[in-house]
Amino acid sequence: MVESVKSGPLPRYYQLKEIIRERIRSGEWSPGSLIPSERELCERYGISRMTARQSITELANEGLLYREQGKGTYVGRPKIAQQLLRLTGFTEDMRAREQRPGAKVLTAEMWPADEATAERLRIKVGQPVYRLRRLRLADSEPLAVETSCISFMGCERLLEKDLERDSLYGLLEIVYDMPPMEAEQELEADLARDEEAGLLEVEVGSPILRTRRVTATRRNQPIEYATSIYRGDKYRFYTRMVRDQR
Amino acid sequence: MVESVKSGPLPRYYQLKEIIRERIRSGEWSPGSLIPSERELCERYGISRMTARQSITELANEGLLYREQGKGTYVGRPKIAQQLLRLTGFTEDMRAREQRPGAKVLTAEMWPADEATAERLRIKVGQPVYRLRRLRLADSEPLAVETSCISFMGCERLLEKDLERDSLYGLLEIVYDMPPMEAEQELEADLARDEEAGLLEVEVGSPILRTRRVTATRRNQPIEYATSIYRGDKYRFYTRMVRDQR
DNA sequence: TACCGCAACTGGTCCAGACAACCATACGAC
DNA sequence: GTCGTATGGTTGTCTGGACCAGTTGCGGTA
Repeated sequence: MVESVKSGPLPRYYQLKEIIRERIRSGEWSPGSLIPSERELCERYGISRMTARQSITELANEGLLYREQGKGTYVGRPKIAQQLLRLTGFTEDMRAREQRPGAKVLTAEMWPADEATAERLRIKVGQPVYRLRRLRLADSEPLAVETSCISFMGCERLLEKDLERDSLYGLLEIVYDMPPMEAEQELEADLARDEEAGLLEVEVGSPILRTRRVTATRRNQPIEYATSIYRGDKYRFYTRMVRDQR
Repeated sequence: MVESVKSGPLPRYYQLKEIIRERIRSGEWSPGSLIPSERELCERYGISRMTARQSITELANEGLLYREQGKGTYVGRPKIAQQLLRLTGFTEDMRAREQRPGAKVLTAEMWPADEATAERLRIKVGQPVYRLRRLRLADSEPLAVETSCISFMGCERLLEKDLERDSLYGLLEIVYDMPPMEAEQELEADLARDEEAGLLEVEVGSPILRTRRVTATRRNQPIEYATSIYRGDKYRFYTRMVRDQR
């Protein structure tokens, strides 16, 4: 059985990406092994070399493949960060870690933006934003406290939603067609204060990871400013860094 | 004055990248503004559209530009993470933060790899690696304790180097031609223990950020496994995440 | 045997052009 | 005035070549 790459709603380079991904997932092409050369791939799937190169380039940027000039293209060794580096909300993050996500809504309201929030969302101080504060659970245990401020035309409709059951990022993407596309995040180590310690069920003074995140949708429009704290003993953050090319 | 793009040792797409970078750095093209269309750029610099597209695509991946189909390509808003996300050693990291880096060597020795180190560097347990433990300073104040284990053919020559003055990553790149190309890192919040607290000049039980990093050079060959602790009150980690395309 | 150079591969760069998808605007019909 | 449509701009996808640069193995030569 040979998959083939056809013209249609999905671009050819994307179809080839999926085929390569599947070969790797299935183990047919194992980590460290050489994949077919670019010229071989174009011939096999009836596409031009530039198109095949686009597929390989994007997968290499994701860390799934790496190239060596003069030798060939290899399957990368699996990275812990690979599944955890993508921009996701808490729900997807927990699933990638093979834990069961949960949420308890602490507050959900329209709330006048303070200075820090207004600056990051590029709105005026005092403009109402949808503010959601949730205790986040992993396998039914408290893991984090997450405070999201959302600002877009009609965001007050979020008040009607059940955010204990639904994923905020899922709603944004599917219901409101404002998919989170990019985020900038900062992390620092801190100690749990009184109220935070109570919610996370740890002692006051326990280590916590504090994060601040600005999330943008298409057109580089910021829609969310989220601050979270994570239990230091139960959460690790993974990342991958690359050197500038050339 | 018009820069021009010529054939030569540097590829044309790279020359155009640098020209665009310079336009942005100088403020000639300001954040949020539209840059010339792809067709205009190829004509102006005498290159083909595919080549111009490669320049723009790479700059967009770095977050410096963003595209909107049907409208054009825009200059991205400056991101804190932009300068801090690249794979760098402590020295470069501090310079990007506009702080003066410093180092005090605690130990520098050949050391038999323990299990965790051997697995990450893909060598045998007990194989000697160059192990460097340094107190890292920012503006002459203690900021971090960094322990690097380096493994490559001839790494024992590092014993002769002065690692209080020189940057480890600088040496690896320039002297040994093994530039760090990619790293995978994990971060967690913890509390300073006895010895650590003393070195960092903080109280026992103060918050610290603990990191573990595996650094690879070309050919995806791991060369460094580094564990560090940073003072929680003086160090923030910045990162940027993007949604999968399509 | 030891070395060198060539040939046959690999990925890296580049071209000129084509059509599709999408977006803004202007213009006409209703 | 409002709604569709035409139009000319943008980026997105794709072709089928071309040559360059790095790697490897093979065969011939010293």
